[in-house]
Parts: sequence; C-alpha cells; structure tokens
Amino acid sequence: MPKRVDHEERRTEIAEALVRVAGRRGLHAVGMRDVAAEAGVSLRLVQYYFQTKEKLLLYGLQHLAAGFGERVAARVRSAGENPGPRAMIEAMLLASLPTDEESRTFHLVYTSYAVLAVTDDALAAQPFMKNPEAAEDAVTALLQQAHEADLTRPGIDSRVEAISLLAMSAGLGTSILVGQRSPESAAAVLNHHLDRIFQDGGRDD
Amino acid sequence: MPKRVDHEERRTEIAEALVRVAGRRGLHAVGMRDVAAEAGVSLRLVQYYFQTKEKLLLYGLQHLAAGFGERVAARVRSAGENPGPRAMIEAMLLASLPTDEESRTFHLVYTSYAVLAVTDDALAAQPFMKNPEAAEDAVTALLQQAHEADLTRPGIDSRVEAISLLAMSAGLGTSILVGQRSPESAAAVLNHHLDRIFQDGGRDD
DNA sequence: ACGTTGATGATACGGCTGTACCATGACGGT
DNA sequence: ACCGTCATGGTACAGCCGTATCATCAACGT
Repeated sequence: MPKRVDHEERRTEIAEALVRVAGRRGLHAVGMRDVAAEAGVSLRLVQYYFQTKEKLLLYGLQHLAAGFGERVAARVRSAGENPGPRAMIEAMLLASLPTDEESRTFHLVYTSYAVLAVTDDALAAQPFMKNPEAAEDAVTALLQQAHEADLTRPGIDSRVEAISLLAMSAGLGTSILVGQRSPESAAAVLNHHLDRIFQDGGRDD
Repeated sequence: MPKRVDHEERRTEIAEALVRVAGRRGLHAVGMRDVAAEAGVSLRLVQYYFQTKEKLLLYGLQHLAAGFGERVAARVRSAGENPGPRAMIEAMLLASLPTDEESRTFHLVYTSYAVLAVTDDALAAQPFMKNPEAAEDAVTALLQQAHEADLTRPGIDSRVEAISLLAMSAGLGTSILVGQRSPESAAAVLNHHLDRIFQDGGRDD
C-alpha cells in the first residue's frame, strides 16, 4: 500500500481547512471543492475521508467545539496557579469573546452552526448545546463556592447569575462579531458585572 | 395596461413570503422558486419586482427590521398609559425574546442575516446594526431618567446597564431559539436583573 | 381605434454542487 | 514475486439555482 496514512490526523487537517474557509467566506458558502483546495488535497480525498458533506460538517463542528474547549481551558490555566473563583470565571468569559482572529472565526462559524441547527435535524441532534450547559454548571459551581467563602455580595443566586453572565457574554460576543462593539468595552462591561457580584476584588489568594 | 398593480404592496407580500420560508427551512435554503411558490406567484414575478436575489434579500431584511420595530412599539404601548421606566424597559426586552412563533421566526431570520453580514459586504453595508444602537440609546435614556427620579439603586451606570441588559436579552433569545432555555426562565432572569437595578418595584405611577 | 407600455407566463441556459464511477500507483503479507 | 488492498487522481452525471429571453394579454392615452 502507499504510506499508510493516519486517518484521524488527515480528517483533522481537512476539518481545519473547512473551518478556515468557513470563517473567511461564511459557512453557507463552503463547498467540498473549496475545502479540498484549502486543505491542498483533491476533491476525491475529501470524499474519501468523509463520505458525504453532512458528515464533513458534523465532524467540523465537533472539531470546532473541541478546539474551543481547549482554548478556554488553556486560558483558565494561565490565570494562575490557584486562582480565585472570580479570576476563573473572568478567564472563562473573556476567553469566549471574539478578540483575536482565531476566536472570531470560532464565533462566526459556531453561530452559523447554531443557526443551521434550528432548521436542520441532523445538526439539532448533535450535542453541541451540551457545551453551554456544562459551562453553566461550571460557573454556577464557582459562584456557589465563592458564596460559601463569603466572597460575594449578599443576595446572590448562583444559578441565575451564572445564566446571566453567560448570556451576556454570548450577546456581547455577537456584538463584537458584527462590529457593534469593541472587545475592550465588552470586557469592561463583563468586569463591571463581576464587580457587582463579588466583594472588593473577589480575590482570596 | 392590466390592472395597474401597487408595486410596494406586491413587494411586501413577496418579502413576507421570503421571511416565512426562511423561518421554516432556514435563510440559507431559500431560493427564488421557493419564495415564488410561497407567495403564490410565478418565478418570473419575483424577478419582475426584485430584479436580483440580492435585492430581494436586502428588502426582506428591511421589512423584517421594520416589522420588529412595530412589534416592540406595540408591546410598549400596551404596557399602559404612562408606564414607569422599568415597565417600559421590561416591555422592550421581553418583546425581543422569541416567545411565540412569529418572534421565533424573526429571531432566526434576523440572526441568519447578521451571520451573513459578517462575510457579505452588501449586507454589512446595510444599516441593520443601527437598530441595536438606537435600542441602546433608548434604554440608557430610560435608565438615566429613572436614576434622576431616584428609582434606581445607588451605583448604577446607565449606559453600562443598558448594554448589559440588551446583551443579556440577545443571548437569552438565542438560548431560547436553540431550545436551551424556556421563554419563562429567560423572562425570570431578566426580571431578576431589573430588580437589582431598580428600587422596590421601580413603579412611579 | 390602435399602438404603446405595464404585467405576467413559460422556458431555456450556463454554472455550480454533491456524489458516483473508473483508473492506477504504492506498499505489505505470504 | 505477486496479489490484494489502501490511497489517490481524474472525471462524468444529474440536479438545482439565479438569470435571461421570448412571448402574450390587457388596458390606457391620444
């Protein structure tokens, strides 16, 4: 046989090509030929590793979500050795804002998928709304933990605040994406709200 | 000539057909033939009143935005004769949540347009990000007005709160759209945050 | 009365898209 | 050494989409 290729790696390369071209020209406009050209392979190859366009799109979504998860995790790690709950939440929320080109692409393509999922059953069945749910639980737990350590102002409902923060973050992200707001001002708004949830700076280390 | 038809009315009918089919099958999937069939006219007619698909899409967007504006205005009016700032803001925010089928369609199609606008120059040039800006100014003014009447809690920055509320509202709307959250819980979250901004109920009448 | 013009219909065309089919090197096992 | 199989290329096909063309009917101005 020829150089027995690592299928998973090849699929990843193609999926990344898909995301790149989708970020540049919009998800609705990507064809298999575009993906092939972007990945530097022939159309036949894309067909070979993904039999159908639908499977390619599904895999692209999974890859996108996984990459985003890693991004956020890395950002949280770089927030320090033992960060307080506030620093952790702040890192999570800021990591999901479309600041640099990579996260801009992520936001755009991910939103495109979300919009598609409303009218496409195959995408709707995909568990890519599991991610937000996990995020909500994580933020809720962090807020609860802060609450028990007396780091929050009184009268704070952890779950409601978590939902609000994530919804705000998503809404601000979209605003940045369409050019209505700058990343800096969005970050400032988020920080302002964190200030209203946490006592002083919310730092315990 | 034949029954000298009212062009603007005809264009409106066709645009509404466009929005309906876009709400059902997704904006990316609508073709001129679908619009024609939905409107009950021939393909040629759609071409006649809008020369090109791009013009049809642009007009559809304007129509959508105008309809949404009317919806919100009606909701605010029905909030009472002389509602307080809080009731007004509440009406505005709740009106933009996708509760019934009509507002669901609006949200979906409008978001589709927003996503398209990121990669399509013709749509990006369209002033449909003017609407959110106006909403931000309106809410800011209402909050300021409430602040001057001592209806708000201390330490409230009108503009920041307006931005937050609108971003939250948008984010919650998307959550509802993709089935992550119920309209009721979203409304509850919004109300919770209004409670944190306004003293007691914020009613001055 | 009639020609001009607005409104509508039917249909054809070129391009693009996803998919399928056929071909052909390149290696590994035996 | 050879055969099967993995990997890859090239290309054809059917369908759809936006647009353009040709044709027709109906009414208004003069």
